[in-house]
Amino acid sequence: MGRSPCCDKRGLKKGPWTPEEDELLIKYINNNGHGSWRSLPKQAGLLRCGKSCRLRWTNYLRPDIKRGPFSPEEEKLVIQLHGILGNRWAAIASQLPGRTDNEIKNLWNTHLRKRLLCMGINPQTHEPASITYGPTIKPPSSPSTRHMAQWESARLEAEARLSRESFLFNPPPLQRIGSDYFLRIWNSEVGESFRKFNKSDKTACQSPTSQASSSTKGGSVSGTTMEMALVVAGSSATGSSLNKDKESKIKISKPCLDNVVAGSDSSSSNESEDSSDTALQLLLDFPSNNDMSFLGQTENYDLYPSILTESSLHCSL
DNA sequence: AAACAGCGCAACCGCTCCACC
DNA sequence: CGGTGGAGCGGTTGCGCTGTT
Repeated sequence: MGRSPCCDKRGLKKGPWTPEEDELLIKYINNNGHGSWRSLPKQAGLLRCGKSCRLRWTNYLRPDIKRGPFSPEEEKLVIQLHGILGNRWAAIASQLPGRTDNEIKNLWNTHLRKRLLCMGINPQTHEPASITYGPTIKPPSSPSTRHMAQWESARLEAEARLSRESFLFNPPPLQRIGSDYFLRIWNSEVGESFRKFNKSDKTACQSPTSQASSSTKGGSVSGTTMEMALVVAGSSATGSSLNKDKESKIKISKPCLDNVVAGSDSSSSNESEDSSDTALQLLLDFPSNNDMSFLGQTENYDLYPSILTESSLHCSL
């Protein structure tokens, strides 16, 4: 657009960082903190734009970065979180202390995505690739990929939400829950009403991505848009400064949630409002960093139980 | 040994969000 | 309340390294 670049790029260096530049940046941040990224390069004596400095620091130079290969547990967690959060790399990264969004993004694009594909799982939907798409859900190769991605994102969030609500209100029996748990909910009456509502009132209930840009002012539970803040506690557990002042937010349009909670009975809107508010309050109690039990990965919910086993490794590229 | 292909990773780019005025 | 600018995020690219032919 007409927007000027983040900085005056004339005379600024691009490309790989030299050890000397790294040293300058580390020294400056250790002494002064990063403060304003925009003014940092000048003050630190670097011929870089602030954006580049921020990226270099957060992705490479930060002292709390854990380098080296991902452990199987980390990979598994990334896959599970991706199934819930989609391509929200920063949100996923916040659950893996010491890992950066860039690192996770690279891991996904170079390893995990291929592995899932190889196993016949659609990496976008986390559903079996052979699934037949209904009239409203087109295969990823559709021309309207971008739009569908938003839909998928909304659907995944709905699945996560429905799942958590279900767990909260109706704790599952101890027996193992099938890996198609979300899919079954999505195909159930509740999911159906959610889809119907989306179809009939796309302006009132857009995908979180598009909704976010138009109605973030409300913010509170009683507003038209609710923000479910996943209070990322990754830093608090480790002492990291990465997320101390940051929250990853998933924005959910209230009509959507109401509809999901109330089912297709729109006449009980008042009731649904109450119940949705209750649900929201419960949803707001998002688990802290190391408590990923909401995924049930160990007992109840193991999305890809065999994904990291020996037998599946031969599939990895 | 050279050419080529594939992979992994660091960095850039463009967009959105959000705070501030 | 709208405009502006800084920060952050996700998608994409470019390049070096490694394996294969």
